Amino acid sequence: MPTERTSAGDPAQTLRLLWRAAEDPATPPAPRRGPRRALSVDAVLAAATALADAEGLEAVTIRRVAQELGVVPMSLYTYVPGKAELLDLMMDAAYDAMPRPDTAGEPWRARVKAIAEENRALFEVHPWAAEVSTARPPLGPGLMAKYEHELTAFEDTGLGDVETDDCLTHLLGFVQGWARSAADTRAAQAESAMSDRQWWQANAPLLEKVFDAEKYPNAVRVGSAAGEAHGAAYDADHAYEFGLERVLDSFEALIAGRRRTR
Amino acid sequence: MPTERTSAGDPAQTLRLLWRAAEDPATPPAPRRGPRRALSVDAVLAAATALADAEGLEAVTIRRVAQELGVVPMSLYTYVPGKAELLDLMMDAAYDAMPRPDTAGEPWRARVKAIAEENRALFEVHPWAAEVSTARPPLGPGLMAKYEHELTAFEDTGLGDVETDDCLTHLLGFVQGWARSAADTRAAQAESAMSDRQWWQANAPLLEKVFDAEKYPNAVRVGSAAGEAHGAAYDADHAYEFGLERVLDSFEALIAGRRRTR
DNA sequence: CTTAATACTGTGCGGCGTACAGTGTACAAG
DNA sequence: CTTGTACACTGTACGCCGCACAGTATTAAG
Repeated sequence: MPTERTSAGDPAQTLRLLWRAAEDPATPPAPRRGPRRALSVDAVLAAATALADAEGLEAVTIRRVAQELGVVPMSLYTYVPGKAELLDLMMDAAYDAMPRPDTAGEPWRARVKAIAEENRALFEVHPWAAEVSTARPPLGPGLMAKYEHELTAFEDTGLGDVETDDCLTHLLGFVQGWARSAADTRAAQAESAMSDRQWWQANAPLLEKVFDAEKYPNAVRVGSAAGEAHGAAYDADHAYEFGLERVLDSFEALIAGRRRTR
Repeated sequence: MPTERTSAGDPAQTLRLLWRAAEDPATPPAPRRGPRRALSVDAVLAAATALADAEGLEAVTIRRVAQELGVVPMSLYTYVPGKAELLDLMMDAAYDAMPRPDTAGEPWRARVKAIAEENRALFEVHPWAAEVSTARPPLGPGLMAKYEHELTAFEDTGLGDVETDDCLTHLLGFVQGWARSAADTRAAQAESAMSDRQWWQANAPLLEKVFDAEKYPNAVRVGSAAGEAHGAAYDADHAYEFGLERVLDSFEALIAGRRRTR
């Protein structure tokens, strides 16, 4: 599995699990034979998420989650069909838990910016979520509530439904891409036990021989200027702020264009 | 290894390998004792890249590359210190092989758009490259040539060095993020043997119960509008064109602002 | 009490990167 | 021409992974 991906499991089972809390209360669960269940889907989900938060997504193995729950690995398969479905549950639960402050009345730019901030916060609380591809999203209550909420930020912009979806996709793509870069930078630092600054300094002697200012004049000039400006080759906070302003500016141009031709 | 990452190996060894072709010709390689080398770094690199192109990055294992070369796995370690260093070589070689057409004389927007297209082409030739995090880039001749080339697209925009680097980072982040989404969508289709359209249709009966237009009015309306417009929930080509125009528009606004305050 | 459904457990498969300890080869020194 | 040594190359082994499968224990239904 090169990249973790949602909706990689059996769709029917996944949907049943995702919407398990919304089951018809008129049909109480039939009494089951066999031993009492020692755990629950939510317990497995909580343990897996806690593990991912603390040690990253690669620590979330069936064996390890079972260990956290004091249970033998294969037991988990009575709660969850497999690892793919567990990941869907984790993502949808994370979406569901996101705060959705009401920004009605504020101008669209502030509302859209708030959406970006909420997603940034998601990736700060659950850094592992940034690594998960949601090309096919987990179609659970969390995603639906999130999508519904985020769309309202584009109300009264004059954009059509399709353009609104395009803009939201673009915005969320930016935030997730940024979160991945930021997480990768942190991970590289942790693994090499070297900060970005230290790493560049450690490599400096070797690089000097190779970063020929005659051969690469722009690269050497711009690279060192950027490095000095941020104190590192890549400053995540700066990249976020710069990128978000660019995204918002581009929406502004789009909205202005639509209003003009309306 | 959750995400593949460049520059995860020993920096000194990595740099020596990356710049191996640029070694001082005044010091010819000392004659070596022992058996003649059956392969070469470039042969290993070529085999690994061919494998990644054909079967994806997760097919690139030491065992498998060795098998392709008709050699036992451990032999590769005499050419390359480990898998991390091999990945750096692959990325830098891919950068090095990118065409760098001269767009001097064209307006900046066309030049910057060409940079995006070149990177899109990179990810089409080597889809695996999109999965690789370059938070710490492979500091080889390929990256240097690419960076130098890409910076020239921003000449005469009036942007400062730091802003130019910010813009380039933002642009490349967009293209790579898009390439990942596109690749993930393709991978999901291949793995489930279901197109996006088929997948949504297969899930439709279950989704109808759950996509409550009263509870999620905007989501249901916008989601179905977007789905109908593109014939799928996610249309990669459309997302690329829409996103690229947004990125270029935002650069236009930034450049106009800088010119005004200059 | 018997039957059957369910929960849980133990073992095993084929894969991964690579540490480590060999073995065989070819050049340099004597 | 012999010997020492640097080097290329090989085989084995370790601890991980998801999970298929077969078996056992527990409970409720008939």
